[in-house]
Amino acid sequence: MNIGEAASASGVSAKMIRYYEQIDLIPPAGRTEAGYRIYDEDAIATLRFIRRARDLGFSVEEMAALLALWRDKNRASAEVKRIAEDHVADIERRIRELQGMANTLRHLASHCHGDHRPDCPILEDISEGEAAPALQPPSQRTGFRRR
Amino acid sequence: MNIGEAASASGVSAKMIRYYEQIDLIPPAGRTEAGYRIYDEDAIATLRFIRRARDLGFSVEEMAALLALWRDKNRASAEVKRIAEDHVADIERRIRELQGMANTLRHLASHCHGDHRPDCPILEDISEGEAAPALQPPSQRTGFRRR
DNA sequence: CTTGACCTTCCCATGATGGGAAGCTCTATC
DNA sequence: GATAGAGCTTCCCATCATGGGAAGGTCAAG
Repeated sequence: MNIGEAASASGVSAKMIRYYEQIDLIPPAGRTEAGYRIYDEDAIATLRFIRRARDLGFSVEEMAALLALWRDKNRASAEVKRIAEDHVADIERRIRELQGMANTLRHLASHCHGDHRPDCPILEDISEGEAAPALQPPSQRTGFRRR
Repeated sequence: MNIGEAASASGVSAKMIRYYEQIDLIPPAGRTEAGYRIYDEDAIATLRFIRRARDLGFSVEEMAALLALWRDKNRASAEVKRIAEDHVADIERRIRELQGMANTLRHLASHCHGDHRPDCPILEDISEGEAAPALQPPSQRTGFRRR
């Protein structure tokens, strides 16, 4: 199996397979005489494991730890569980952050009439910040242009 | 006000102030004869607006749009509301993604006894993926090393 | 033998942020 | 006035995971 077949069999792009090899997440693939990478079933299984872990939001570093544990038949399941639970806690923290933002924005948007009139509580609030007094927008132009 | 004072007055780091200037999110600051950037109250107000928007998770591109609307006294509030609501929808989508991950991982972890024994449903599931048959971990070593 | 699909390496870009070096400037103290 | 140290300038590099693309070699089908 060459890298393209390995990519479609595993769901990991060829680009990423080379990258994972480069950062030593996976061992260097064997090569044909012409220099093409070749992959066997073991390698595909590893790539599928990586893809699934990535879909669950694990970082490359966490995937490295999980891979090492996966290969270690004598691992203690406690360590795997700890990694998973740490990751869950991390995800939950990010969810709370996002929920805070969404709640604030929903609240602001609900007070914005959303028509052609110019007054808008959303901008007024953003210019105020958490506790600072209201600020007037500067007269300056920002000069922002898309590049 | 020089850049350090502007940074502490606005909560945006000096590094980021220079960056925002470089990408044309804010106009080039005035300079002293020696080349130091100088900021007036209008500029500080803009930086505070940016910091608040950033805290609400707006991207630089969205901040550019909000800034333009903030400065435009004749803006229609509908446009601001649309940007805010799009952003809320985006945040909600990310929350759902994270919740899916967290649910899967919590489910897996709850079935892992988490002791010194090696069998672990978490790794078994990750190696299976969504619908593929269970895979055996490869005998290969991955060669992963921290760098 | 040609064509087109695929492979290789190498470089660059993303978004938002920080680190740090080399060199200039300002301010307070001696 | 000299000197020290804090603060400013620009420039380059790194992050994390991913993709784009160029230049050039290889393989398989016709």
